[in-house]
Amino acid sequence: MIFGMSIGEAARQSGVKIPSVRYYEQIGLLPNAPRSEGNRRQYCRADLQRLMFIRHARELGFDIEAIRALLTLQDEPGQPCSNADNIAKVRLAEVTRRIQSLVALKTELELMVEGCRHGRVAECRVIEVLADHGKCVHPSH
Amino acid sequence: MIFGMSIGEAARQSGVKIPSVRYYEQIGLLPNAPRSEGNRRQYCRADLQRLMFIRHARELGFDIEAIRALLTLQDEPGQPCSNADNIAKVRLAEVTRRIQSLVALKTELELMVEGCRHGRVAECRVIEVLADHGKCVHPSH
DNA sequence: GCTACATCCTCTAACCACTAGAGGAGCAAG
DNA sequence: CTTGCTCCTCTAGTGGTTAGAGGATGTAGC
Repeated sequence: MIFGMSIGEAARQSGVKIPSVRYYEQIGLLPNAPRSEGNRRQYCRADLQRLMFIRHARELGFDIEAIRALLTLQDEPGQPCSNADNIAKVRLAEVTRRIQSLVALKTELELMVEGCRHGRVAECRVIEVLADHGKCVHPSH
Repeated sequence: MIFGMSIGEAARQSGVKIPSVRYYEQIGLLPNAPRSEGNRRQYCRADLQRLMFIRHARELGFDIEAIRALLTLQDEPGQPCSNADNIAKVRLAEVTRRIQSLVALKTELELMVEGCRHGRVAECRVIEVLADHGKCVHPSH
């Protein structure tokens, strides 16, 4: 029942690249994998779960330290989950802020591109706006 | 009329930090500044303009190579501006894609946070969703 | 058993755009 | 002359990988 997966297999199944798996081990996000006779890492299902957890959290933009905290919490299921909740809330706030700022940038970029008359650089709106922040619609950024 | 500004003054007026100004000089985005008797960099108004251009472009998320291209274009006002236009369009496409992906993440995070009943980690929705990608609304990410 | 070839190992360096810090020199006011 | 600010160069670190060198191991076919 307890069968060892190679790092390549674990990487394929989790969608995490091989060097990243080794990196996660190195920084202590994954336990040191037991080795085969020929010194190869061997992974079990629990490791795979952990890897998928990490991958998913990375996709959602959590940084390594946040993931470390979340994994520690996951290892202690009896604890109240307010910490996990807070980590997610902080991340949500970051994402919300980032979206707002990107939407503002998008507006500027659209105006630049639309304003460009495709003539010479001398009268190019793209260059002009970049050179003069005051020409932005919302110079607050 | 041609007066030398110190790097600190140029930094203040442009909003670029001092080490970044030196970094931009090092990588050739800024010309090597002439030095005072005491070996201090001296900046003129044109340098300040260039710094402000760079800062604004960085705020809009252009990477250094894109900015290098835009600055080269700015230095040749007679050229057609299709290159500048293209650089801005590429950036616009990136921003649009990034916003889409962040909005999807935001949805996931909101569902996580809303779904959390503030009990134990064992039944925490945040941890649960992270551990099982299939519980996402759009597991396509 | 031999030969390919894939997979794995460790270690080091690169990526981007800064940022921090050491250790020292210049400058301006009191 | 001292105090305190600004500036200089140089090196190293950040995050989260990614790339590559140089070698060991595993596996499939003959």
